[in-house]
Amino acid sequence: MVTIEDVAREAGVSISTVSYALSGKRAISEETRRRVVAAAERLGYMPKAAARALAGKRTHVIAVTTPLHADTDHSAHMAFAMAVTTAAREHDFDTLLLVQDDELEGMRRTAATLLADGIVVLDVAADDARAELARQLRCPVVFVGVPTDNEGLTCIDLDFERATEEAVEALRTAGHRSLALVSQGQDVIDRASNYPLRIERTFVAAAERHGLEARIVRPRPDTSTGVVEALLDEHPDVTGLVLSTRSEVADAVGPALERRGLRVPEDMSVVAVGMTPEPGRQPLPFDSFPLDPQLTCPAAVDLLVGIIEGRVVPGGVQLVPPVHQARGSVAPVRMRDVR
Amino acid sequence: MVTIEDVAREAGVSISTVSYALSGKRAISEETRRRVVAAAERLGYMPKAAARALAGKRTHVIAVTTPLHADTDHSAHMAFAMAVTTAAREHDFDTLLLVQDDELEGMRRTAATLLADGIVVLDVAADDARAELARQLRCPVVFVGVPTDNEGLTCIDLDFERATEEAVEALRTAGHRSLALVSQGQDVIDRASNYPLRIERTFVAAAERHGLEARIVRPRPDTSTGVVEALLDEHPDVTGLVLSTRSEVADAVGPALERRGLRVPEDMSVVAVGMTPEPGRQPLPFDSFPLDPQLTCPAAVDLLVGIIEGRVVPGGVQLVPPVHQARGSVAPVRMRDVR
DNA sequence: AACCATTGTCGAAGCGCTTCGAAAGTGGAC
DNA sequence: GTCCACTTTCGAAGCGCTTCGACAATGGTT
Repeated sequence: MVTIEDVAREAGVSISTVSYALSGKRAISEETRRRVVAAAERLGYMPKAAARALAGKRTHVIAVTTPLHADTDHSAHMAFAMAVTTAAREHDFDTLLLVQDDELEGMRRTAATLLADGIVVLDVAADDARAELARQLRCPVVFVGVPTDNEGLTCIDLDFERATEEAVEALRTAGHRSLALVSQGQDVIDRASNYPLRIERTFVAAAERHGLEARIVRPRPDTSTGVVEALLDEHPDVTGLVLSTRSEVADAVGPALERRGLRVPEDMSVVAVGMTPEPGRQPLPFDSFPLDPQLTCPAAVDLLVGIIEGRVVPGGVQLVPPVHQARGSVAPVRMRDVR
Repeated sequence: MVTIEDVAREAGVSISTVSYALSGKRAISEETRRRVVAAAERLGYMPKAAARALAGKRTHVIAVTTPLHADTDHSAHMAFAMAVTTAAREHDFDTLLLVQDDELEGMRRTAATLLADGIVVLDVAADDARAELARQLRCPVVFVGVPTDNEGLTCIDLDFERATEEAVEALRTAGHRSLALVSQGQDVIDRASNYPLRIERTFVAAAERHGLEARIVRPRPDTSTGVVEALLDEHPDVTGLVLSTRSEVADAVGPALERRGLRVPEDMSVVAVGMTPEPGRQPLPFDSFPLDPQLTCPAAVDLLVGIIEGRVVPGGVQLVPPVHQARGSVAPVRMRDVR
């Protein structure tokens, strides 16, 4: 195991010179620096994480907590965790994974043992217990998502309100007057991330503001296709669909429409809002304002690292503007046979 | 920040006594131990990870590497990573997440900087570059999956051969004579985990051994339902289906059968092999020999921790016997109208 | 009474690195 | 030649913990 001392000897300089040459924290003559770097490479030197952390008071590790409910989709979780991990590497940080019942205790342990320099909180619920904990911990924490009580927290999230408004606006502009939002199941609304509720509220408000008809349906946890069928049965006049739901339900929309001879976009315009694309699956064939991990996670990590390094003042909610992905699923409304 | 020294002072003993009392590595009188524990609790003491690692030469962290191909299902990855993380916690280890292009460099870095005490390798490909790397690293590594060249490696995996044989046997016993395996797409076969190929080979061999007719279909990457339709068109005599495929394709099997009036299990018996259940989604309504992370990951972590602690000798491939989950999708063959 | 083994505790030496203060060297201004 | 400011390098003090060897106290043997 090659240590800094070996490098110092090899380069014919002192230990501290090696440290400064490699970290660049003090001026070292160009020639010496080169000798040190060469020696380090020759020996394959890499500073031991533990020693570096102990002396430097920085572990270069961030923790990620993501509670994995039985009824949430792991695919999205992984996409977020991955995005954070990848972003962290850009800053030369590694990522510790905190999951399940370990969320709270894990955060506490991580902070107390100085295992990590900071924590990224994923899959934030409206009344997330981690919010209160984060306030107590003397450890930088960034939330990807916005808990209801976010006083004193640092949060970053997609601007769901704006995404929803733009979705409604797109449909309205195309002449649609009767819209429906396919939302999440009651269980998710109750417990999980609070954005589905934010979307619902914004949807209703935006529709009302423009004098549009708007209804909301929530699929039951166990059914997927049923909800769309039921909606179309009950309200055959709907010509614009906003989707903010589980991917299974979204997947079922196309077939359900097809089954009753409705084409997209000729007979039905569809826009998805806040849905996370799933790598490895077909992307939804609909216009979308996706909740892409790439939108929030790298920014969250930047923030966290900034706080860790003292460059950034913690606190505040930051909303990322939505990105519109056109897929040709919105078209001007036109008459159609209602059956 | 409370240190061991604070605890020592509070308990009125020396630093080393605190260390021994808390670790139990040397005999400490019951009374002293109690005093130390009380003091530690009173102060909320937790040993700093870095100091512990530096002095103790053990970080209590394991790394998990899982390459995330664009075309693989993240859900399964997350399930495995989670299973490892949870199992690691049982041993008082935390988990570092290594992903993407960082797989190899990450492993190297982790080993060289002693960031982690060991590494769990997930989603193992047949010719996995991490195999060679693992042999070079002076760091305990356990593979969940079996690379073709596994010389000198420690591997653990589901016994796919046996699972496949049992699946075929179940169908054969029920009188089925014409079977089909719905396998993975060519791309997955080529590149990803090698088990789909192992399943295909075993399927053919087992069928041959019993004089059964056997065919294999591989869905194209972009189509899901098509493959089953095509199969049934071409071979209407098939009465037993073995599924070892993407979940989308598996999901499409039921509807496809339904569409041609075939009921499970009356008209078609179905068994899934090596498919990972996805939390949050409906489980497949078929008899199954699942590739459950719970089958392999906890065992892999046990192994790894054993190696780290010197209790276990590394090396060898360990196959976990499959577990049969009955869901009533296998029934005796019977005549049916072929259309 | 002298001896030994056992038990419980302590002191101190590191683990490998960062960082502070100081020393040594250099060159220009006076 | 002296002084100062600057650059470059070094030595040493920790960071908070584990662990080894030593020491003191105890009690049983001879």
